[in-house]
Amino acid sequence: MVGDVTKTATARTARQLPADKHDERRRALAASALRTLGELGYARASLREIAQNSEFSHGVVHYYFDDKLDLIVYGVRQYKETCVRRYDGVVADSTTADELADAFAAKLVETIVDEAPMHRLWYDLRSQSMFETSLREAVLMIDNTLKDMVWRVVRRYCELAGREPAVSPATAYALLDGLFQQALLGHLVGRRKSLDDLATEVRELMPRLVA
Amino acid sequence: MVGDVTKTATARTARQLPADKHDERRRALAASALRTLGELGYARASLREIAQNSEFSHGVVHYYFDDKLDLIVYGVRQYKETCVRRYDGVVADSTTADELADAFAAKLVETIVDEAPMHRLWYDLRSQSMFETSLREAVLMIDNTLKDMVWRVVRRYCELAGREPAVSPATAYALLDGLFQQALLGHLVGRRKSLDDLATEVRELMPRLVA
DNA sequence: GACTTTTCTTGACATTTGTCCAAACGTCCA
DNA sequence: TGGACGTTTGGACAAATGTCAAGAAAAGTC
Repeated sequence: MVGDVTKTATARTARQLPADKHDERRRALAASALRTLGELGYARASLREIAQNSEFSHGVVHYYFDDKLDLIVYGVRQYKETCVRRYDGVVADSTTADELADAFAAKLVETIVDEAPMHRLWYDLRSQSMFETSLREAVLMIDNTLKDMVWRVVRRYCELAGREPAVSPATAYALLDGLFQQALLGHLVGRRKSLDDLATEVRELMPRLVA
Repeated sequence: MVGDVTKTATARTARQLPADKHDERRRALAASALRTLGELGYARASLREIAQNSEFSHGVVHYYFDDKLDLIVYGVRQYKETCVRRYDGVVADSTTADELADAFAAKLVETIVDEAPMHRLWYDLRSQSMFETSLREAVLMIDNTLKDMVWRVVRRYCELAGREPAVSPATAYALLDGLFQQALLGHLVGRRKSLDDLATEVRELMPRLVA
C-alpha cells in the first residue's frame, strides 16, 4: 500500500488510495449538496439541482449514496464536525466571566453573519425530523453535540465566575438556541437590530444561568 | 339584504349569505389542510392528499384559493386565532406568582400533548419562511402574536411577584420558545421525561425573568 | 319549470422528481 | 496491447405534483 503511494505521488496531482478517493468524492458531493440545501431548503432542493451546483452529473449521486436521504444525512453529519469546536477558542482564551460572555456573544453573531444558510438548513432539518423518522437519529445526535458545545461555554463561564451552574445542559442549550433562532430569523428578514439584540440578550442571559 | 336573511332563516339548517358560505368553505378546507399538513409536513403534503383527507375533490382548491401557498397561509393565519388566547385563562385565574408559573407550565405541557402535530407544523413553516419569502409576512405576524401572548403571562407574573420584568418581550418569547421546541421534539421522539422536564424548566425560568 | 349563477368533479397538461441503467470513459495491471 | 475494474455520463422511466379547463351538478332566481 505504501508502495502505491510513493509510486503515484510523483504525479502532478497526487493520486489517492481508492478508499480515500471514494470518501473524498462523498465529501465533495455532500459539501456541494449542503450548499444547495442551504440556499433552497430541504423541500425544494432536488438531486438534479444539487448535482448541477457541483462538478458532477446527477446520476453519480446513486453511485456514492443509497438515496437522497443518505446523501443529506451524510452531509449534515459532516457539517456537525465543523460546528462542534467553533466556540472552543472563546472558552480557551477568555480569562474572566464577562470577557467570555462578550466573546461568546460576538461569536454567535459572527456565526449568523457568516453561515446563515447553513443554520437555516439546520433548523429546517430539525423540523423535518419531527415528521420524517429517518432523519431523527442524525438530528438528535447533532442536537446533543450542540448541547455539549453550549455546555462547555456555560460551565467555563461558571468556573470563571466562581459559581455553580443553575440550569441543566439541556436547559442552557434550549434557551440559547431560542435566542439564536429568533436572531437568525430576524437577520434573514432584514431586521437591522437583530444581531445587536442577540449579543445583548446573550450577555444578559449568561449571569442568569449561574446559581 | 336583510330581507333575504329573514326569508331563508325559516329553513331547518339556516342558510347563509353567499359571502358567508364562501368563507365557511374556505375555513373548512383550510382546517382540513392544516390537519394533513400537521401529519405530513409542508414538504410532503400535496394538494391531492390534502383534498383526499377532506370532503372535497382536489380541483376545488383552486376555486377557493389562488394556489397552494394561498391555502396554507390562510390556514396558518386561521390557526393563530385559536392559539392566541390559550393562556389567558391561567393569567386571569392565578392569584400568586407561583400559582401562575405552575398553571402556565402545565398548560404548555397540555398543549404539546393535545396539539403536537399543529406545533411541529408551525416550526416547519417558520423554518420554511427562512427560505420562502412568500411565507414570511404570515410567519412574522404569528410570531409577533405569540410573543404578545407570552408577554401577557410574563407581565402578569411580574405583577403578582411585585417586581419589574428583567427582559424584553422578544427575549422572554425566544427563551420560552426554545424550551417549548426542545420539549416538543423530545416528546415526538418518545422521550418520556420530556414533558416533565419542560414543566420544571419553565418553573425555574420564570423567576429569572424578573428583576 | 326554465333560466342563470354558483359550486364542484373529473380528467388532462406540462413539469419535476427520485431512481435506475446501459454505455462510455479512464486508469491500472498482466 | 488488451482486458478488467472503478467511475462517470446522460438518457429513460414511472410516479407525483401544481395548475387548469370543460362540463356536470346544485342552488338560486324569476
